[in-house]
Amino acid sequence: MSDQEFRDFYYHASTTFNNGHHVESDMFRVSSADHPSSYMSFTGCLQTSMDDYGSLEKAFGLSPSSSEVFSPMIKQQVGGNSSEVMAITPNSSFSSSSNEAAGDCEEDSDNNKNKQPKESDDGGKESPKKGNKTGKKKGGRKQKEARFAFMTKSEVDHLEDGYRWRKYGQKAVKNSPYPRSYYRCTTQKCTVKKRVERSYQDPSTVITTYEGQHNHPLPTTLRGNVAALLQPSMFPLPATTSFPHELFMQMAAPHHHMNNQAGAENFSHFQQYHQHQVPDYGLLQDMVPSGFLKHEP
DNA sequence: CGGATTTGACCGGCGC
DNA sequence: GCGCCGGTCAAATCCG
Repeated sequence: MSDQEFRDFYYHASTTFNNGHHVESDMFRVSSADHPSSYMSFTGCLQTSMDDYGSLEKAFGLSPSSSEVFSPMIKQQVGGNSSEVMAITPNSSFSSSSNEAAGDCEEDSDNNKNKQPKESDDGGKESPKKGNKTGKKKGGRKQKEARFAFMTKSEVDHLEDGYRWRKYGQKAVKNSPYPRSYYRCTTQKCTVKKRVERSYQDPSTVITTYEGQHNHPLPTTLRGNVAALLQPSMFPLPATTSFPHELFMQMAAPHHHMNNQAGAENFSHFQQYHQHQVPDYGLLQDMVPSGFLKHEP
């Protein structure tokens, strides 16, 4: 991990939901400055954040008390000339040095899910699960989906974000009393997953990690207001979004070809929009953007 | 009854 | 090779 990062933007948002739940989110984008060609490993940082929040804090120069401050989201190249928001795509080979154990690419996991539960090669063993998930290709290096995490102060673990999710797993987290839940977007052919866990250091904080990009708009059936509040004219992003982290995901989307400035503009747009267009489900307040290219070693 | 959740087993990667 | 660990599967169960 680099010891020097740029946080080129940051914001804080607090939201009070109609049901009384209150959440606060702090997010910032971080990039490495001292390795222009080898980006700070987004994945590695996330991995760090998942494994060791102390390391995360160290990595991002956070004080131990600021665990609510967010983790990195968008890999950014800091080249000699101009900074550029790099898409974190499954095909980008930026994580050569990072831990890829946790990674799984969309087509891999989701197609594997369709592998026949009972196949010929069972060899007489009828253990219903055994040896059947071996469809994993060994040769191909697993590609990581774009990942993006954030921390939110909230009483509820699973925050409503406008999409529909199905829980497919839960695991105990090492060194934490709180489990980690695994969700998958229920929309067909959408491979987006997310993990939700509560920080053991600050139980009031929920860490949500998104992986992949939605290839569909918000489900219109879901709380109509969520989708309704996002209109292309107001929010010129390809897919609509309701939460800041969704915005970030979209900003990181490869097909946008966004540069830093574009990202900033969209972000400003987002802010302006949400300062005036309050979602039905909550009351966004106190979004505090900081200056760009703020250097915080 | 169908969809969502729970939960223990399984898998692959990684470190030793 | 073995054990650990994160992630996923899928049968069982729950629930509206």
